[in-house]
Formats: sequence, structure tokens, C-alpha cells
Amino acid sequence: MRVVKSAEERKNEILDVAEQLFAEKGFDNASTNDIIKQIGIARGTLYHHFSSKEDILDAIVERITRNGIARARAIISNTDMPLQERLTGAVLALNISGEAGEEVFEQIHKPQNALLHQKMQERLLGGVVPLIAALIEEGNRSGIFESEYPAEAAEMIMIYASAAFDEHLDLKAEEIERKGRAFILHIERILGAEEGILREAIMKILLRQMKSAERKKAGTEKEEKQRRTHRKPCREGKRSDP
Amino acid sequence: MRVVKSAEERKNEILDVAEQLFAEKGFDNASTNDIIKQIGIARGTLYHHFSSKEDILDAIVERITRNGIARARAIISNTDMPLQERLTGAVLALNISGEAGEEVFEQIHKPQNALLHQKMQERLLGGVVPLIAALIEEGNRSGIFESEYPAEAAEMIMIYASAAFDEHLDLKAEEIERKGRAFILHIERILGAEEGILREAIMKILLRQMKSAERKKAGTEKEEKQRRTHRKPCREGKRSDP
DNA sequence: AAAAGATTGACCGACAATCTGTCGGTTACG
DNA sequence: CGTAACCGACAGATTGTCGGTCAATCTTTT
Repeated sequence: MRVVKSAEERKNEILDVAEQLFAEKGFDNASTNDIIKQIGIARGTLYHHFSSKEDILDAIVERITRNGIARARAIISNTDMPLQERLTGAVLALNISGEAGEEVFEQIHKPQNALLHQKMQERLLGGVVPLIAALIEEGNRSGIFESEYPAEAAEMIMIYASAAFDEHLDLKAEEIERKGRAFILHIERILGAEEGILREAIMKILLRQMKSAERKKAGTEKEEKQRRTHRKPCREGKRSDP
Repeated sequence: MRVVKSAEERKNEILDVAEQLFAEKGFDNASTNDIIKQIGIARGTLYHHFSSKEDILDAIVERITRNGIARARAIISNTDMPLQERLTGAVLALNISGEAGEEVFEQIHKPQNALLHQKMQERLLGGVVPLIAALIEEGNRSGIFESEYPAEAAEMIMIYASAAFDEHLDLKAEEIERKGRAFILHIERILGAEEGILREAIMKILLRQMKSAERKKAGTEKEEKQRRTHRKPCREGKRSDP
């Protein structure tokens, strides 16, 4: 019954389960017992790989944010695109964040997961704000922006972006759209850009994303349904392993 | 040995101790045992007045934010002052927030207290953003602002205000000042106000505050020292009422 | 109106059920 | 044969519950 795996493999296994569990029940409500039971390992094994429960959380945050930051960095350093699109693209890359952390992002904003939320925001801000600031300075030089405080402007933009759209859950589509338009306009004003310049950039990006989403739509449908029914395990405890 | 008090009295007593403890050690690290031991009541008594530990936290958040919101509301509705000063005054009223919650505010931003932080921010935003939005609309009508999205602008301002100055702890004075200047400039831009108009308003308010602080400096000196040494009670319990 | 009884709600403290992190020992792999 | 993954019992601590106590207040009775 004893299965030995490489440290890296087992670590990822733990992170996978923990991520799902934290997102499902919240960091406090999901116990380390839940984790080890679902994987089928012993208590000692968990603590052989991670020094504490919070250590696991940190690793999860690191894993999720790494992708988003890398994506943003890639977009920013792609000097083929015009500056406006690089800026808006980078900001979008962090929030929409498909694939991996989607389930986490859905549940992250509940009061339960305040810690997770804060840690992700911290890391996201620390990693991306400097890049955005550099971008703004570049815009200053090229004349499309006119910002006296690039670093602070970048911070303001990112903080708002990562905090304002938390309430998505109980917001209607039209409100979200209005909020998005307001956000773009305000960014333009903060950066001293010509009005409408970022709006255009964002439209281009979204169009591009919609097209690529269209392309791989077929395979997604089944997964969607499965995820919805899976929600809560319901029957817990009552272990009977002879 | 059994001391009976009115429910309200006892509740406040619990909140006082809990607030101090949460601020000192963080919500998770402070246990309900710490609370009841320091007050000298039994477990059952605590849970007679509050249904859970989190319920206590909610009550604390409510108590603290109530003051700040009331202060902001008072400033906003004081139509004797010019609009600019009411706006900046209201924003300042929430963050500086002297007296009551000061000790809490000092400790609130540590990763330990993510939950407290989030709950306070939520309540603060929900309570004040509508007021600020109304103020912006008033400014639109009187011609000093030109904002197409007053509600969203207010939200952006408040979110940034309550999140950006979290790192005060490890920031140098000059950085804070720079950040403050940038913040004001960015607000002016977001609201489409004439540049410098809010800067002036803030200077007036700060001057006024400094003066009033000067006035009651004499009586405060003793208290100040007392409070500093008071920090940790150290000797707990040991009540002897014959 | 005073005494006796009943009701209410603050208060108590033992207890169940968890949860986290530790530690000495075991087993598989290189 | 040593290192590192793995195990599971255990200590210590925490939250919330529950039946029961006690004092103050209201009601009834004499």
C-alpha cells in the first residue's frame, strides 16, 4: 500500500488537491486531514514535504501567480505590438486568467479566503507594477502618455483592477460593462492619454481572444457540466477501511 | 465569584478585550480562551453573547467603522465648506482615523489579519463610496468636476486609498509624501478637475488639523506616554472583589 | 402589601470533536 | 547501505455545545 514518488511529483499532487480544497471550502475550513485523506497519504508525509499548512498556501499562490505574471511579462516585452495594446493586454492577462486558477478565482473572493486573496494580490502587485510602470515611462517618451508619477499610476491601476472586479459574482452583465468602460476612461485620464486610445486597444485584444476561444470551444462543454455537479462531496467522515 | 452584568455591558467588555487581543496577536492566533481568561468569565458566557468567534470579529469591525463613516458623513454634509475640502476631508477622515482604532490600524495590515482587513475595507467602501459619488455629481453640476462615471470614480479613489497606504510600515517619509502627491494629482485627473484644486484643499485641512492638535497638546502628553507603556497589560485577571 | 412561587436570562465549566504539527520508526530506491 | 520518502500514534490546543446553577424580576397567593 505504500507508494513512493519523487518529491516534486508528490508535492504537486498535494498542491493540486489542496488548491481544489481551499477553493471549495476556504483555507480555514479545509483541513490537512481532508488533503491527506483525498490523496491517500499519511500525516507525516504531508509535513515531510511542507512545513506547515500556510506553507502549502504560499506554494499554491506562487504556482498560480507565476503563470499570470509570466503571461503579462511576455505581452509587455512583445515590442511588435503597439504600446497601448501591451498595456491593456498585460492588465487583462492577470484578471481573466483562464485555465489553471479559474476555480480558485471563482471562490477566492468569499470572506473565507481573505488570506489567499491578500497573498495573491500582494504577489501580483509586486511582480507586475514595476513592469507597468516601465511601460508608462516608455509611453511618456513616445508622447502618447503624460504621467508625472508612473510608478504610482501603475500601482493605482493594478490595485483597482485586482480589487474592483471582486464583486463580479452579484453584478449584472451591463454593470460589469459599464465598470469596464469607466475603468478604461479613468486609466486614460490618469496617464494623460488621448481619450479613446486604450478603448481601441482593448477592443482589438478582446476580439482576438474571442476568436481563439471560438476555435477550442468544442472540447470544453462536457467539462463544464462535470464541474458543476461535483461541487460538494456532501458525505464526509464515516471512514470504514478494514 | 459570579458577577452578573447587563448584556450590553458584558458584550462591550468582550469586544474591548477581543479587539485588543486581535490587534496584538492576530485573529487566528488570539484564542477565545485568551479572551475569557483575561476577562474572567467562563466559556459558556462568551458563547451566550456571541454565536462564534467570527461573530465577535464582525461586531468589532462594525464598532470601529461606524465612527469613521459617521465622521466622513458629517464632513460631507457640512455644506459650509467648499466642495473640494469636503471631498478630501471625507477621504482623510477614514484613513487617519485617530483615537479608537489606532492600535488596530497599526496591526491590521499584517498577513495575520487578512480577514479583519478585508471586512473593514468592505464595510468602509460600502458605506462611503455612495457619499463620495454624490459629492462628485455635485461637483459636476457646479462645474469644478467633469466626471462621466461618478460612482466608479468614487470606488476607484476609495479602493486605492484604503489599499495603497497599507505598506506605510516599511515606507520612508519622503516616499509617503510622494505617494500622497501622486494620489491627489490622479484624483484630480480622474475627476476632470483643474490641476491643483484638491492639493490646495488638502493643505487647508491639514493646517487646520495641525492647529487643533497644537491646541490640545498640553493635556495629551501624559496620556501619550501612558498609552505607550500600557501596550501590554502583562498582569491579567486576579480579580478580588469581596 | 408581604410572602411564596414561577420565569427569565446571565453565567458556569466539563466535554466532544477537531485540527495542527511532531517524532521515532519503517520501507523502498539508488 | 545510506538516504529520503513514508507512516501513524500522539501531544497540545482550539472551537462550540449542553445541561445545569444562580440571581433578579414578575406573578400569584394569602
